[in-house]
Amino acid sequence: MSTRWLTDEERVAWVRLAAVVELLPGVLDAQLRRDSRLSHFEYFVLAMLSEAPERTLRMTALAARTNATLPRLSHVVSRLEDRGLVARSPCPEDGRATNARLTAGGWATVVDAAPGHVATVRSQVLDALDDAQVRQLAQIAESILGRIDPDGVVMAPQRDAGAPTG
Amino acid sequence: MSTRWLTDEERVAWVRLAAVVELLPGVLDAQLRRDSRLSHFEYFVLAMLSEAPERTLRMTALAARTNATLPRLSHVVSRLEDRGLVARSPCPEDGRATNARLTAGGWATVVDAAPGHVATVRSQVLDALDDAQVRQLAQIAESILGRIDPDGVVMAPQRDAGAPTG
DNA sequence: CCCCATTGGTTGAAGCTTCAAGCGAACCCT
DNA sequence: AGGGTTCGCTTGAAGCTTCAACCAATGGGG
Repeated sequence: MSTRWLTDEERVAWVRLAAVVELLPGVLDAQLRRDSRLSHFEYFVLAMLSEAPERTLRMTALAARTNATLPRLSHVVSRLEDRGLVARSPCPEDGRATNARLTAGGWATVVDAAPGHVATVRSQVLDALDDAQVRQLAQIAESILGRIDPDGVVMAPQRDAGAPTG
Repeated sequence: MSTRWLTDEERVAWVRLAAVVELLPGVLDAQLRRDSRLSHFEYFVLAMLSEAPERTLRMTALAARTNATLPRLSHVVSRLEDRGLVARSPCPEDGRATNARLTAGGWATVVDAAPGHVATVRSQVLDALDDAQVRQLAQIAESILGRIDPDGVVMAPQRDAGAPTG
């Protein structure tokens, strides 16, 4: 089958999107590490817990929300546990499962980190766009997610109030 | 200073963009690993070399184009060298510098990998958008890059023909 | 019940990235 | 020349992710 190459317009759009995808994680990570001693992934884990009922989630559910493999999450939660930000306990309803719960210290850490993170998202992304572009971006990203995440695994239901996810 | 939180529209746009940024690298990586035994980063290194004059670039220039740190690039090039895809040689003009050159085998590898990669980009991203959205995306991504990459380090000049970068 | 497959999670090793040092070449100033 | 600084790159160790193996608990037939 012969390859259908990209048109000029497609190529420009793709090269730029690829650059954003390549650079943005580093920007977010750097700010959080600098200001809060947290990797972006660690922050995200804490943020997801902060939004969950009881600030508690089963490992599997937390892995789905953070798009992590179970081994990766297990290691990270172990380190967060060592730092006193998260506590593990066996799940009462299912003996196989483990619940991860945000501790008071973990909550304080997220609350402390959130404003700086949101400020970064604002200054590095949203403030670069006008209102129309923000709406366009929402549409475009939704379309792409329809392809790369058809089951909406990462866009899982977010109930309850809590610290902003960023 | 009090935090300016996100409006509903901003939050939707950001959550979706964040999801794309989180998922897209894995999608690209998985296809290349599966079909070409190459990580996305390795592919990108080979692609950048394939587009350079003489298919050769100094390590520093290659690091800039791939947004890699020098240590990271050095390790990766060592492994690509072990696989016979890239060759290192001292730079004649500057005794401190090292040139990385794509070998015949490396060229063949990129040429072989490119169609599948482009097909993935198409099916997972571009085909999800209409023409207007492609143009909007180019604009939006450019605006964001203006913040996160003001000096255009990653968008370095691309001269010469070669295998598509993806 | 008992067997067996599946689910939920942890663990340790291997691989890649990051970080801190280090080294030689080039540049600059006198 | 000659001494100090910067540049370009490599190296080895440490840290995080991935992978394969493993274990315990659950659930579904005979």
